[in-house]
Amino acid sequence: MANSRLSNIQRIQRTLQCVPRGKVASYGQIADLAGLPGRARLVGKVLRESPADLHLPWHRILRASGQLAFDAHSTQADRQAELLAMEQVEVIQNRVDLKQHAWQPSLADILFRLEQ
DNA sequence: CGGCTGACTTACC
DNA sequence: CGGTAAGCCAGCC
Repeated sequence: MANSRLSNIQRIQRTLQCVPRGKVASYGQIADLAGLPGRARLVGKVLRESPADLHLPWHRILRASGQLAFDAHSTQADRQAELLAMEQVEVIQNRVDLKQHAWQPSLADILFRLEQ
């Protein structure tokens, strides 16, 4: 495979960069797409520890239910809602409507983007 | 090597 | 829909 030598952390970072503006994905979905099924928690760790200059779209990552991963009204949740609002994604009651904004990439889309 | 921790998830009630 | 419990697995003692 073309990306076989990437570390798990790099795979996750690259997958995160594939999430387009105005769309959201869950931690588990990112893990799956990165070829690391079952490692949703690792995605959270990567988002928490990655340097800011990688410009990862952390605000587009939510729990599988559509809930933000932070407590409602926390500084982080407010910031996340603000960033999402700028992309026309509305957060209501600390949650995003997945039916409306879930990122559903085609396999071809993912393969293409990961080759970049 | 064993124990604990999480920006998680699913199943169940 | 909310609340709990158990499963999950890499990373860090």
